[in-house]
Amino acid sequence: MNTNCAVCSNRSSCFNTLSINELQKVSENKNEILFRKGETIIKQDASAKHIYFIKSGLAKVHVQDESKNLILEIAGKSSMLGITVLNHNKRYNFSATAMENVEVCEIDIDVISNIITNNVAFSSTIINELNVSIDKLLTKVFCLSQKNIQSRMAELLVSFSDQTFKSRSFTIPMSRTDLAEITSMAKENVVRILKEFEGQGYIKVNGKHFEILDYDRLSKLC
Amino acid sequence: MNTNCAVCSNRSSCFNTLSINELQKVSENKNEILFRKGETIIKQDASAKHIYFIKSGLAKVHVQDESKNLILEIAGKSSMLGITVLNHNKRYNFSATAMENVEVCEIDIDVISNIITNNVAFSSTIINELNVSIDKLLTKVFCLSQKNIQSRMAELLVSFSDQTFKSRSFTIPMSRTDLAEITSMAKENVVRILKEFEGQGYIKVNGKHFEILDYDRLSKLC
DNA sequence: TTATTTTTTTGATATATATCAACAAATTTA
DNA sequence: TAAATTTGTTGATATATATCAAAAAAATAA
Repeated sequence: MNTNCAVCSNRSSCFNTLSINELQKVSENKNEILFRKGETIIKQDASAKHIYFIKSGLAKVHVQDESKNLILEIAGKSSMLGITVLNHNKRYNFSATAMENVEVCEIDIDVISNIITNNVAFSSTIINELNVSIDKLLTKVFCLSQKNIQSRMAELLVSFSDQTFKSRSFTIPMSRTDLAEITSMAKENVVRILKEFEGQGYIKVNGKHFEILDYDRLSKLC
Repeated sequence: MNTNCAVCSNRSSCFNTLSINELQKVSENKNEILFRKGETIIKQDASAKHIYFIKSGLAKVHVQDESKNLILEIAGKSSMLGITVLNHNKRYNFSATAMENVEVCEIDIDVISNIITNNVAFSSTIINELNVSIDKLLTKVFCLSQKNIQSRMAELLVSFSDQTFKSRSFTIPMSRTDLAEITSMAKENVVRILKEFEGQGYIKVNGKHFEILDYDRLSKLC
């Protein structure tokens, strides 16, 4: 069950920069785990001991306080979770929860930190990954603070189509409340806006199954 | 006017990890520039040729589109601007504008990239810096999307007191519109909330001069 | 299967926040 | 200095969005 990283076809491209010895070290310090729907992969404020690599399934990445919850991202295959705490935080500054069955590789954070301090090509790819995250966060913070709820919902549907599901037709493993927590709106408004978009002929909705009918006009709303 | 980085007492702690040769290389590929109030230091979407290190003065870091502007951060002494595009973007994904006279070191991005691919201790400090930025962005995105305008304004005043000015009493080099663009609210509401806080005895405001009178109760609003 | 719980949907209403308009104050320009 | 422009302030109003409540539908448990 515990594939050697050296021969793993699923691994992150980051790992292409590792030596045989380093891959061996990672292999020896990783676990493959199946998280079931609803299970917590990473808990905000818990001490950061691992980074996680998603092999299959979708997980929500979210930040919480006592009463509020904001979903930052739906992470899928090939996502690395936890690198944003490297060299900085001792605790995770976000949570990750499985939205369906999710297979992950759990890797010791010390092993990764150690490779970073020795392998300059690897740390360079980590810098790249972090900057991709920052880029997404910049888009997110601008979108959430400056755009109206229609525009935010349109943007979400387009990103589902382009990135998450890579298809104009998809089934989401999440509730209306989840959609509300991604777009930072009331769940009742999720229902109303989806209905509005359906009325305009932009999309077709059937429970959790979505179809993008007019991608261009939907994009224009963003 | 062009101090050698090897002997510069202002330099970022990141540069402590550089060799004599690397410091020499940086020195040869940097400019010291004085930006005057209102001048653009970094323009969003412009091709990324430099990173900037602030030696003195305050600059706003902001993201824009045709009609909206969101200020992410007030960057001061010792801030590095532009490292979030390393290894990833060819263009800046934010703007930076001087709010008062700002002295900066402008360093060739290629020189920095080159050091990153050779000096593992330096890239480790960059990873740390990036993760500090991500941490701030996570706080920002949660605050802007989940908290009301009173809470956002309280948080801003506390951060001015704790981080930006490191004093309970400070004079801000920015307009009410700037405050509105940091907290993502209408400028009229900035005026109203400041007045409300003054009425509650939390702060004292005189034009651009602020005094925090009841830090604890102000903090509780956040 | 029926019963129970959870999620989704709808309409009515409340509320937070933005916008508008007009004026005052401060700053800049002539 | 006065004139012009920008910035700050206030109150009235509009609007976007959230909340509440109740019913319908779907999922889960008995």
